[in-house]
Amino acid sequence: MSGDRDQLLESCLAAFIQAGTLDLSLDLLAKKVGSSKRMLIHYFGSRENLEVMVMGRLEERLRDRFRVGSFPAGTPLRAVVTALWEQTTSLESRGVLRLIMDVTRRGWSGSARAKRFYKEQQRLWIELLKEFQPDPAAVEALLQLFQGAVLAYLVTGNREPGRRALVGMTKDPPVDENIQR
Amino acid sequence: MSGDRDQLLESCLAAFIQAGTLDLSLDLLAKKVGSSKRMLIHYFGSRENLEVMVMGRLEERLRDRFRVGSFPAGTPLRAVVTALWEQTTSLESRGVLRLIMDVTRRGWSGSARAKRFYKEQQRLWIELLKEFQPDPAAVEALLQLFQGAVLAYLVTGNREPGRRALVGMTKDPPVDENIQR
DNA sequence: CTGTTGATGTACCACCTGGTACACCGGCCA
DNA sequence: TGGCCGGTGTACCAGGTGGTACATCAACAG
Repeated sequence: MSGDRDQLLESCLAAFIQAGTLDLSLDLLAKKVGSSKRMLIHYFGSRENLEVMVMGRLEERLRDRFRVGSFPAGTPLRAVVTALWEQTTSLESRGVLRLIMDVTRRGWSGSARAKRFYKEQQRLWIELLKEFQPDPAAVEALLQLFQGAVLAYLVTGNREPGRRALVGMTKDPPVDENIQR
Repeated sequence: MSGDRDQLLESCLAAFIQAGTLDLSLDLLAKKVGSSKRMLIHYFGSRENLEVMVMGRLEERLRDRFRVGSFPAGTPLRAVVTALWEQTTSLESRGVLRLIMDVTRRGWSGSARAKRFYKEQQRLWIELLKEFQPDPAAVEALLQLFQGAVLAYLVTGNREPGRRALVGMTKDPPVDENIQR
């Protein structure tokens, strides 16, 4: 039955999130989820496959969390962005954030799967932000700033510089204050 | 004699740069630099110490490369930033860039040494940029954008989005009357 | 009842990791 | 000459890695 496997997958994702990285040995992972390396291999075939499935599950979860419609239409861009910032840098999100950055690193280290993950995240955010900022170039820039801010936050633990920069960038709608959707 | 050690350290740094990460086993590293694990331990005492020394050496090298005075006073901010971007994302710099990001990751994974490295890099860039952008908040934001752009560039290999965003952020000098800080 | 099937534990494997023990060798000093 | 001393190779170690072989056990089908 695949229910067992599904539940196990969920536990694994939770363990990876808690660890903030995919670099967790099967033995350790098994201990964390109350199973055994034997069973992990049994259900997922190989470590690589397990990683792929975990990434997929994480992708789903993020897709649910950041789907278009999370914010009411007409919300000012600044409010959307600061809300996203608060949520992203909340203490409970630190694990997911680190895990995502870990996958991102695998992306620039060559993993095709990880690259796809990254691109999908980008797409998701663009999809979300373009509802509140019609200028694609501005969205693109905002996204990069957000990523840089996350990076700085992760290392320093300080949310303020990121917030300041994001607020600064969304201060005035660059051309007109009329937001239509 | 410490000359041997110094030369070996240089070779190690080169190997780490080529690998784009510090996660290189002593055996592999030894092969790359034409030595042996035995000798690496002999000269550096332990792997950890070797890593620390490599980080130090990398820090020195970056300090030389990005010291204040790299650009003539009065250069427009946009020119400075785009020049830095071209240089940073050039193909030859990819290894260093990845290595730096690897160290950064160690920073957010808890390594105190790596955190210091990150902060020193920040300081360096602030020192450099504040000559061309007197507003500290703007420098802070610019730096975060730069980091995010680097991240996106590393994963996608595309330099253009980063360049566009950086140019956009340095478009009109904020001395204009319509932007108040 | 018997046979098959899937879940599970234990023991094991080869390989890689940082690091060490020890022997050897060449050059330098007395 | 002799002896010491730093550089070096080889073999080795314990611990960890992903993964497998095999046996066991329960449930379910015939």
